[in-house]
Amino acid sequence: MIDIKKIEQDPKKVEELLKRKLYDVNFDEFLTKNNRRKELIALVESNKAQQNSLSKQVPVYKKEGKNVQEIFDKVKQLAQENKQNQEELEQLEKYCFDFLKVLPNLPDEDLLPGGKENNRPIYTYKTKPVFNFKPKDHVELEESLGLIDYERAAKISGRGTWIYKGLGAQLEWALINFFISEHLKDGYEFILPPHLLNYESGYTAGQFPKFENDVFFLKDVEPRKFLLPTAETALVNLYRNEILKEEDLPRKFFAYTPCYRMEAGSYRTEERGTIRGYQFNKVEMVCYTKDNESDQIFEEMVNKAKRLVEKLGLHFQISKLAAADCSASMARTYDVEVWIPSMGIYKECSSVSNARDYQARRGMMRYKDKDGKVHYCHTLNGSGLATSRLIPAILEQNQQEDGSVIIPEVLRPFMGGLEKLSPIKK
RNA sequence: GGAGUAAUACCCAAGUUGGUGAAGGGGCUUCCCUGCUAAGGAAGUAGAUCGGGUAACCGGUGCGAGAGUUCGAAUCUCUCUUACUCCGCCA
Repeated sequence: MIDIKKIEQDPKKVEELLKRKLYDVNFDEFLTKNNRRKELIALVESNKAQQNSLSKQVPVYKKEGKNVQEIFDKVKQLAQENKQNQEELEQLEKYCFDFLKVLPNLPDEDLLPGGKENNRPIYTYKTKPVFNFKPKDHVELEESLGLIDYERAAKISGRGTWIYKGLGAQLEWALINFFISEHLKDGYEFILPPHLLNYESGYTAGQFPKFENDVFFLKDVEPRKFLLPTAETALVNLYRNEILKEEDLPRKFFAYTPCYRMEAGSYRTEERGTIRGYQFNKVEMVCYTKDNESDQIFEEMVNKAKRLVEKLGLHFQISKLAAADCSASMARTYDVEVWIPSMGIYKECSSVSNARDYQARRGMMRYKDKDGKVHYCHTLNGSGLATSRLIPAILEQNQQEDGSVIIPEVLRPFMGGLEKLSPIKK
């Protein structure tokens, strides 16, 4: 939620910033209604104050033997007079709230405006691998090495899914365990959250109401529940409606969960294999910070994501996203993108974002400073990391002429010391 | 899934509608006494949110959430949520 005061103070500035996110909005009507809303609050409340003070006279009147009916009538009359204003106020509150809750977050001022085309790589690790043989693509390798079974996944579930099997499952699990051990070393707290969340959680994260169609809702369950599209949705709700102490911040968490996504209509032929699916595994970091230290934690999280991919020895880049490519809730986002040789592009395997106070306002996540003043927290999230694009990158970047694949050293302790994946006989 | 009980401030807890912004206790803070691995005494300790004001302050809401009855609700009614107990069912 954008701070309404920012809109009241400088609506043109907010309009301009949102335009950088390619979001067109004009606040004229909103501001008119918002002014009327405030006017009505004053009217309705002063009427209520009169009613209250009259009601307080009742026991006094009774004690003095005066006629109480007089007060009843007056209060009733005041209530009657208040009714119309109250109704108008309710409508305006709904209008203003509905208006505000769909607005995306303001982008940081240093971001380039516009979409993807204005993303800028700011860091590159290693160079594109060169093969002196004809390299296979990730789907071929997964099949020849016997790591993933797409056909049986289609049978038991449907398209857009896969089965990790044997060493494939071990490799997947090794990645997850490697990430977990690194986050533990950095002092992040491990969380295994429920995968089924309530509507408020989706609202606070900023996924709802706009992106209700992107997640799986449970049918016929009341109150509504959905499968989390990322562990961020769970973690960023941990402190919903709470007030933390200043000294408790920053709080740093990570969670492993599968991520469940509709990915409606997004199937393209180049996104084969595990590049995009209805369910993928991800370890996610989320931090809660004071409102003046989120930039510092953002750097920390980007570095953590960066270090993980570096330790895997993969060629990748980090991109600073343009305003409109950051997701709706976020003020800034850096993507860590790993090189997939067969696709000839870099694919996101981590996305680190600073939501500033946007989610904290939606979910009333606050902290009290030493003077007793209450502030909104800042929330940040970042993948650390998603596996479903790392395995293609590892397989393709590390493949050898004989069809085998070298396992990154950091994963070997989690795979019983295995150094290499070899083709299976058909 | 069924039945019952409950939900009050940092914690425990009183409170079936009239001066209750909510008794009491613990804890915490400050002070006093005691010359001591203790104990005693005094005072203070709702917060949050919204509107108005430069501000001290004023007003609305507020006792799990929402709606209702009433001049007035923590207190009555309804719906929901959560916790506990019992029963059933069961990977």
